[in-house]
Amino acid sequence: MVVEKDSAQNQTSNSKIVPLSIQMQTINLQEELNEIQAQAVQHIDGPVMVIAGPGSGKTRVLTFRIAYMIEQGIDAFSILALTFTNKAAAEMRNRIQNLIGNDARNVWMGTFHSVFARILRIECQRLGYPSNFSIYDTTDSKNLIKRIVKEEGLNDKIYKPNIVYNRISSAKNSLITSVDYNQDFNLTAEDEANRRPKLGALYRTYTKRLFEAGAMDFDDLIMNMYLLLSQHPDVLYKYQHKFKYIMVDEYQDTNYAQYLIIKLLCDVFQNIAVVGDDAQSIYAFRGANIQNILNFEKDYPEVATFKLEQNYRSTKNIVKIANQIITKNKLQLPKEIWTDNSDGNKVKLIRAASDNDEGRIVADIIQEMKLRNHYKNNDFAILYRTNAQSRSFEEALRRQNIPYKIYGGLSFYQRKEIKDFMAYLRLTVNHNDEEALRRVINYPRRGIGDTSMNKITLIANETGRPIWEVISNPALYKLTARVATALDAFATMIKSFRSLMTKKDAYDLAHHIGKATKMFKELHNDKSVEGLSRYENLQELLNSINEFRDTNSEEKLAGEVSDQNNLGAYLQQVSLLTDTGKDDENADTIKLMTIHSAKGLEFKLVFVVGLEENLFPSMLSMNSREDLEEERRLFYVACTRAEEHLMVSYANMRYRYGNLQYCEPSRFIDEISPFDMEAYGGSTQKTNVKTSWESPMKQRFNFSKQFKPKQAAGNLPAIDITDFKPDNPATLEAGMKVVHQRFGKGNIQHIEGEGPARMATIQFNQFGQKRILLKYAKLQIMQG
DNA sequence: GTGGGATCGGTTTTT
DNA sequence: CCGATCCCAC
Repeated sequence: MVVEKDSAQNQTSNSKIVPLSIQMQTINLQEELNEIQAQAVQHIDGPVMVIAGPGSGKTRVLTFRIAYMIEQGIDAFSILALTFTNKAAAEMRNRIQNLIGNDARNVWMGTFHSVFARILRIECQRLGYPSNFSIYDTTDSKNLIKRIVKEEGLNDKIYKPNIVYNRISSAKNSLITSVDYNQDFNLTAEDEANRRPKLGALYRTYTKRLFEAGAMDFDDLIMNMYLLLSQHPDVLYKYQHKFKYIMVDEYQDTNYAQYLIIKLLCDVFQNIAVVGDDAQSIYAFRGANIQNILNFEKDYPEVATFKLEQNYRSTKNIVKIANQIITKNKLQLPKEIWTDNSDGNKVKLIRAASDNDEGRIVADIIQEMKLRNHYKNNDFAILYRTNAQSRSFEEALRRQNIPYKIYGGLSFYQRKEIKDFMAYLRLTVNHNDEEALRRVINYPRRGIGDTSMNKITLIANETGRPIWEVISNPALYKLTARVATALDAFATMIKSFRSLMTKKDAYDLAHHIGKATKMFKELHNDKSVEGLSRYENLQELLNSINEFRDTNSEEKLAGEVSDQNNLGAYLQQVSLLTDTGKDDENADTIKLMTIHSAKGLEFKLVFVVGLEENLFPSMLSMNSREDLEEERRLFYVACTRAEEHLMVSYANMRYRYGNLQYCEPSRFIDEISPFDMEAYGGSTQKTNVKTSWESPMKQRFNFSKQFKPKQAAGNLPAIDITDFKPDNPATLEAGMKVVHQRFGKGNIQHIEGEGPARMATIQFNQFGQKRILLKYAKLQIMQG
């Protein structure tokens, strides 16, 4: 057993006598931080929890804390700082570097996934994985699931890849391995009840296939890290003693597996500092467990808790609105966010007739604000619930020649040409990477189509050999001469790339691969607009590989290949990136993004758009009170991004799959006191809404009709989902007279279904009979 | 094995 | 509306 040499070994864990680092500058904490922040920074030993409201200087505390620790002589190598996004990690590293210089480089800092991947590369042989394991992204995983479902002859309408993937993912997040899963009576019974009895078997096959391909999916990086630590005491010992100080950002977003790993790692020294805000927990859908932060004090009774409640970001009006929303939630740690900033402007409510109208109004307001307040484009952000909503804003901004940048959506690394090229790189490093292999074996065309691949898969399954084996030895199997030659050429080519790995660095090899596979040529020959942009994207990727090579090559070894700048190193770094990371900080653009990706950012003026029932809150995540509360936290996060102006908007009509649909203003609008809001922009005049109709003869008729936007902020409260618990069926019954926000007075005729799925058939005086899903309904019972 | 036309289905957030 | 998939003709 090799325990890594620990340079801080001579120190006891709380000795701060001998500073190891040269003090570049002395940090004056009193000058830089408020009292509570300074306390949190200086409390280094033992468990610490910092509850940090929005705009309260959370990142500031974290960075100063690390800088302070290093100045106190703690070895940077023994500090582990975990974040959730690459952006947060990069920003923190930057800021610490500014504070203390190059010592910052030695802190282990990164996302959970990237830090664990780095450790797994070193240790994963213990689990039987090769150290050059591939990382499957969501698309790869879903493709694999789709293929397994097909191979097993199951109905792909029942076993939809999304459902299967999510089920497996949440199992992994709860540290349930495929073996555990199949032995767990509750889970299998649940699957039986959902008419998906084969899920356990699918999970087993999926795990097996990943293992054979030498690949891990995102969740495996976490689960395998846990398995590694819990099954190998020597490895656990090594990292427990390596990471004497552990810090976790956005702790409210940790899932069960991450929680346990942290618990294991900090078990010896108990120097664990978590920073977060339960009110900003918005990742339950990927397993985040808000209880982790709510229960932190129970897990670590000696914890020192600091609450950062002063907001330095937003005006009083914005803080007030945010508080109004979040206090509707029952599940939270008690705290009160306040600010010393000025009152600022009232929150504006924008009413639009349609989504296009919404886009137009927002663009108009941006123009106006730029002129009136001398705002720059960088000061604006448009935040929405779903990526699909960006369209109308893009169109409107483009029409007005306002530069904008969209974050998220189809990320750079998701594009077909990039995925194809990356597949070649992955296949070069790991020949067993099945997803990569299937992606490129017939691209560019080399005469190995589906028929041949099906045959090869069959052979592989029958002989029990990996697909790569079959492909690289086609002569051994019954294949036509033509296919055998093509396969042989392909395998030889990939092998030649592999042998070049020690001779060429990442960029040179990638360039060689692009040429040898004829991918460059293929894309270059496509002269269409999309083809051109595909070619440019590939060039962009190569540029970034070039950049990687340059930053990771040691100067004296220029031109040499090392473990730092070869293809394997590049892939390791890049497979966990979801965006180019190359956002031009200098470019003056309006930012468009989902609320989820806006966490941690701030803008002078924020538009929170698309506030319509079933869209925000989303109808797909409204099955319990907890779900509604998470949507509410999402709205809270959105509002607290704003510094000076906050504008919320909704449209009464929205295009969905090409059809114009009616939308109700969101209940969140009703949750803001009307006195704290003022109508703004867009006016309430009639607007033309374009629509179209396709005749049975496939003729399309476009016409526009006039539409007057409906006023929001009705007085009817949305019915709380808690009322629909099966054990509390009262509240609404057939025979009752009710008032509906939109349809007016009516009689409930009958109610069907249970829980949140309850539907009421109501006869309305003006609008006739309607069926209404009660969990969304804004209804009031009429007395008498 | 390839390419074009018809048909069907899906509606969320991310490492 | 958009992408995946199926079917059919070459």
